[in-house]
Amino acid sequence: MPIALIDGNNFYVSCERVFNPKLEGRPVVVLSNNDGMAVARSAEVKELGVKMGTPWFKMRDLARKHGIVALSSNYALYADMSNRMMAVLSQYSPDQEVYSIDECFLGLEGFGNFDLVAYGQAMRRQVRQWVGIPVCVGIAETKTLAKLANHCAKKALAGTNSVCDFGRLSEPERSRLFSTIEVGEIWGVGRKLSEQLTHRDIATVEALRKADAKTIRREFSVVLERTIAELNDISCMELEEAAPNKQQIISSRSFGNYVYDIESLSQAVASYIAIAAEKLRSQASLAGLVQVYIRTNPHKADSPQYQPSLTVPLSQASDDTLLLTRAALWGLKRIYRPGFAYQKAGVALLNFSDAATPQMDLFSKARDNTRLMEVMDRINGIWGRGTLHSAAEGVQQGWRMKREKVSPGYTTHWDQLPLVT
DNA sequence: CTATAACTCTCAA
DNA sequence: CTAACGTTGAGAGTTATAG
Repeated sequence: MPIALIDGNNFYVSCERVFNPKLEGRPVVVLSNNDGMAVARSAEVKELGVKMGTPWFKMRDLARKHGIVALSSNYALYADMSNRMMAVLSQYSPDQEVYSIDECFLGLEGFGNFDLVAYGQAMRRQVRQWVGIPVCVGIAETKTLAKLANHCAKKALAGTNSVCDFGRLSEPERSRLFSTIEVGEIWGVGRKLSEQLTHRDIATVEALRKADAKTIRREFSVVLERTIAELNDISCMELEEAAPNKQQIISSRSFGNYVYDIESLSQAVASYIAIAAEKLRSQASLAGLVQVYIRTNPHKADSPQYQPSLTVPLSQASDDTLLLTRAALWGLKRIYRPGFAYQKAGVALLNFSDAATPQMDLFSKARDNTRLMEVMDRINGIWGRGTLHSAAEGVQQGWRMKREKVSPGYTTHWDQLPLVT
């Protein structure tokens, strides 16, 4: 069965351009949380040689020289645009896996007699017209190959024009094309693996495709063995249409400025617990463990480093924000040491069980806050996260992250819509 | 010793 | 003027621990 992988071109930048057409044709980057580093670059910025993950302060001079526009990330906007894009694409197949904010797989079972390249072009046109986002389409027999075909479509390899169907390539054509692509481009082959494979003279997609799967399994892993199968048109990865419940929920953030006192850390930890616990309740799970960690800036090698973490077991699994907060703050108090410049804190909820069948604690004296949590979730659902929160989260919140260049909430706030005057 | 828990490493977007 | 470098999740493999 053919599989299509549709991926937005520098998605965050494209979202910003939909609402601010002046950005069209100009070099634009979108920065990570805290305005830290580049997480999306327009073609013009890539042209200037700016790599993914470049810290903003390191490209400042280049930005001034070439008039690069830098924007803080506006996830509310991107999530909204993503939903619209996915809705349009879902019309092209009954089988859709939303793989990430900017890409999805479509199962094309029974489409064998179609002109798939024309079908891909139709998707592109409609997403562009209805949502405003440019996308590329890769089509092949397996997910791994569809990802690779998408890469070829983006780079305009093998004479493709934003849509690439490997089904059209003869075996010699494939062989020739794959010989020109580095192994590192393959889905699942990251920095480490590329390096090791290249050392063993497996430097291209073609070389890995032809490598002996059993040997690779022995010397590397099952995962890479599966990748080889997928490169040879043998599908090992199902289309996962319904996202399974999470097995862990993490919430962490870097601070806008260094934090030294336990009061600020406590407020931050309480806030992160509130975010994580809300997600936990939305999937009807209970957490049995709460992990807290704090961290100094690892990039600042000359200042004292400290990155402790602690996992706190609960006597009874829970989804109660207040109870989880107490556990996390108890842990924080144990790992906190004064005199360090903390840059980041985080929490994780672990060891999940089903909220429908809780394992009760015979001696528990914890009060039941189920109704309170329901009310809190409803209020925050209507009026926005943080409308109703625990006192532990604090009020001043001087530790909050920086977002100095955010675009307006074009799709979520009436009062932020730019008016034509 | 075995089974499992806990932790570490790698990868992805 | 200086300092300024993301977040979330999964899975495999390894090590520690309990019974």
